[in-house]
Amino acid sequence: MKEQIEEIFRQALAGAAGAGELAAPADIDIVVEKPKDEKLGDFSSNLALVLSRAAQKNPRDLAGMLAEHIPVGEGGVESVSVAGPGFINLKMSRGFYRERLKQVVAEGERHGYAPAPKNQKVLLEFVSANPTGPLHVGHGRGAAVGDCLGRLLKVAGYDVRTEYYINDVGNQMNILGRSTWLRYRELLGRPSGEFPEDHYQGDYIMDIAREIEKGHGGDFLDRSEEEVLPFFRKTAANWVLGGIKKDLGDFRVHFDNWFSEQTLYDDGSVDRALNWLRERGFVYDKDGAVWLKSSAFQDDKDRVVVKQSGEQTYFCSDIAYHQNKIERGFTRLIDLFGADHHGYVPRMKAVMEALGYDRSVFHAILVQFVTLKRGGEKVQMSTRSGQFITLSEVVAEVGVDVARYFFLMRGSDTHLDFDLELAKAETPENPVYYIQYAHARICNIFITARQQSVAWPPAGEVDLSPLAEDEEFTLIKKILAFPEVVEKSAQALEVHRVPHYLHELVAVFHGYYKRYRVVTEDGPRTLARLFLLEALRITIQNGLAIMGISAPEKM
RNA sequence: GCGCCCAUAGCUCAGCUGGAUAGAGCGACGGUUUGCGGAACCGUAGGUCGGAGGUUCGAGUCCUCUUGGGCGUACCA
Repeated sequence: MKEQIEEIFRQALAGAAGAGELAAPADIDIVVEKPKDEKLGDFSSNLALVLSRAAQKNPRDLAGMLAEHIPVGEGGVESVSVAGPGFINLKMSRGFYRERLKQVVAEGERHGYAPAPKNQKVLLEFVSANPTGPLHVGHGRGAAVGDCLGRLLKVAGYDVRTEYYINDVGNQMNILGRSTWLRYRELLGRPSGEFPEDHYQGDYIMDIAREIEKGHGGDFLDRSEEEVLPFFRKTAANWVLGGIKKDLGDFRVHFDNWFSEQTLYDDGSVDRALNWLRERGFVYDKDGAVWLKSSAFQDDKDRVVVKQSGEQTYFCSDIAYHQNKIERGFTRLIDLFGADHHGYVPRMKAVMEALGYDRSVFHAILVQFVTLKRGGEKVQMSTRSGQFITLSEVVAEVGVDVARYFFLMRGSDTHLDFDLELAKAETPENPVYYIQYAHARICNIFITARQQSVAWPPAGEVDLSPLAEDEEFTLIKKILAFPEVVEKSAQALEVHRVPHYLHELVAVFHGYYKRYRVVTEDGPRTLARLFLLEALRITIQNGLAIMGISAPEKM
């Protein structure tokens, strides 16, 4: 739809230039938007304001001149006006909107999808939590935002793959293994002293130990720690990772790929990346360690990639990992980070440059913390003591739809208060139900229609001319705005725009529903209104699908 | 100290990459249904967009300074 409107303005510009009223302008981006006040028109362009300086003309005069070149009565244009400092406003005919509405229903599940695929292969990495314990609420937000962004980008025409990077290397894994080993010994009555404070305290460690005991009994008791640790590490990691996969699956988050950090060491990728950088002088030795010259690429300072101990840092394998992403053909890398990792962004951008790519290829999305509340009271959490609310607990309490909605409803770079009591409440305070209720309500109207023997869905073409109320056109316009919402939120990588849009959309509907009856004695009008509601229902369903939230027919 | 993020109605937040008179939900107050689900609808009150400059036709949005909060500033991941 937007393209059509832009074309109208482009023609006007060409017309004015052709008539010699204006120097033929250089390639210019035509910006079309909707006026704030519906009375001003349906579409508006600031074309004259933008051109006024170059044309050395007063923007209002310029606007008036351009407006002359817009053919009223053609292409759905009902009237043209100039307003304010020089906006050109278009009012479209009702026939134009009725036709557009038919298209929405014809598109069905594809309403909102980009008309053409974008030529971009995007790798979207998110969650990527260490497999050292269950996912907590903060991970849940990252999972919801990442998953939604993946769905959104696909709808917007990007070729997207989602990926979970498993940090299965490093000291944390050793501590996980050792924690399990110690619990195992406790379990069998052979504790080796106090359980260390810096080890994993959570109950799940004991569960893993119990699992091992069940399978192997006391087989490991009389063997040295060095000997058994690899087994405990691997078993614990697999157990934890299995739990993470299950929790994410239950949360409707499915990754296209699970990428193990270990494989980057196994196949020599890490060494290869390091050598490559060293040959180009971006890696050097100092103080017995190896450094990346990231300061040459706008990072605050150089970063250690190989410690004095000879051990590679996490950052080191991350270089190889991101190189690997590019080598797999991705042209755009999006990583979701917890807000506490924001300091990591400049060095990743530096890595991209050092590797010979444009720094803008890498894009980080920061996801701020979640404060869990219960009836206004903050729920205290502490990772160290193992006292934290897990994602699966939250999902079990409030349900997947609600949890996802709450995680998605705010811009990801603002702190989020997640109140469990509010989330559970089936009240107007709960926006999830507000939207889902609209969908259920529409479905119920369809049932009523069928009960009253209205042929629905209709066999042939529906005459939409009975649609005549202002509210009906407000609703149609809102429905037609959906593709643009998708496009813009994908472009801005801001998922919260989708729930906001749906809330607005559905608010228009609830008002309309209250005021007008759909199924009446007036057959043609009933059909036309049912048709309108079908377009609306499709839009709600598609919007909720982008969020991974169900569109119930009954509640 | 330096860097990043945030600051908009009593509360929680939008504000579409600089546009027209700054919006919504909740809370408060007052209303709405002999018909499709009241998990709904309508109305009222509520603002110097933290503050001060600047950029221009035009700033909540961009720049500088400043105040208050969050986070970071590892040879941890």
